[in-house]
Amino acid sequence: MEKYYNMGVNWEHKTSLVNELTQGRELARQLQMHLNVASNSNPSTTTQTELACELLIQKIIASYEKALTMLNSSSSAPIAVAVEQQLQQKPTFTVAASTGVVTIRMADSPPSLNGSPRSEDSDDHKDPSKKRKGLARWTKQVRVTSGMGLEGPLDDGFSWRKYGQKDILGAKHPRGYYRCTHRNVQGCLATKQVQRSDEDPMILEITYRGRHTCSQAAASTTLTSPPPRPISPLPDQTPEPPQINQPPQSSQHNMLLSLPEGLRVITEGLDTSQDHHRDELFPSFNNNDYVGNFSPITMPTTAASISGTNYFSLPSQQGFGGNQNLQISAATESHEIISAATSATNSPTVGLDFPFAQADHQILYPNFTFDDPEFFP
DNA sequence: AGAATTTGACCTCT
DNA sequence: AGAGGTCAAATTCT
Repeated sequence: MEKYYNMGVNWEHKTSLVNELTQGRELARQLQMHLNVASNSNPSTTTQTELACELLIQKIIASYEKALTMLNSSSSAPIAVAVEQQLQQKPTFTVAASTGVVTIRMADSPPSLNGSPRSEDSDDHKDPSKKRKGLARWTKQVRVTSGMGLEGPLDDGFSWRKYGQKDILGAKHPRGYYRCTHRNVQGCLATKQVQRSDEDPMILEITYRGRHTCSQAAASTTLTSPPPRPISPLPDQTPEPPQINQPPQSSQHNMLLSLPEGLRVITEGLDTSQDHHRDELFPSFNNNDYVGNFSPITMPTTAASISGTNYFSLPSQQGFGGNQNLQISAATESHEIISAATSATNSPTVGLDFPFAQADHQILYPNFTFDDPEFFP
């Protein structure tokens, strides 16, 4: 039994704590869903109060998550491990931003829970660098609208260096591989892949892996982390130039703030039923004017369990160049990724590495935690 | 000159 | 053997 004591905490006691926290979290999620539903029905009329409520809920959930994470991390007890698995499954998010609309799809790839074998594993395996095991991965699809005046490379607030490009089987466009510029100096293992969609050349699929551990990340986190910016004017050949180094503070900060106006994140399909943290992952910010267009999100197969929808919108400034209204919807299924990552199961728990989180975590979800220092300090 | 990108080779996994 | 991912020399850019 002693083995089950952790840091002086009794294993059973811990189990109770975990259960309580989990319950509290779920209740908060339910509340959030209700709120979302309401907002959903009237997106355009989202009030400040609703926003405030949303924010508070996000914080509450984040607190639960943090507490659970702390418990789990500090324990070696079996139960803690189980919970941890749930909580820490690495999620994969797919965000599709399109011309004004950003659709985010989230997927999870938890190795442990479902047994979703290896889609994700495969990634890890492929990664000879081997250190990437466990690295969170999320993908977003960004569609660039011709109208968007974004000229410039996509800037997500971090400095990326391209280290490779590959033609992918079945894909019309090559995939670009980028790693954090500070990798050598600071050992930051964050990487991302950018690939233009076959179906719609205007859509860029960006997959992030790992969190930034570099100073830039720290700065961004502290200040506000920059959300990956989905916009790229670019053409087909090179997926996209994600780089841009900027002083974390200024530009990154702005970026955050500069999320497209009317940025709205709709989470759907993210199951809440159990441990899914999707909610947490997708902060919802709402600001007024967004247009209320939400794109109906298709429910993915996996999303069967999905029940809620969340909206987030960030206040935006104009940093985006435009008038874009980005809508972000998160659904549990992203096929590509999901299939790969989450295919199996049921409980996609989201870990929390979510690009957006970076941007707002500070504002919206202060306590997202998990493994991403970058996003969740 | 130094940094970033390009691109073919190499590695790992299926 | 093929595919995806990374390495690293060569090349280009700033």
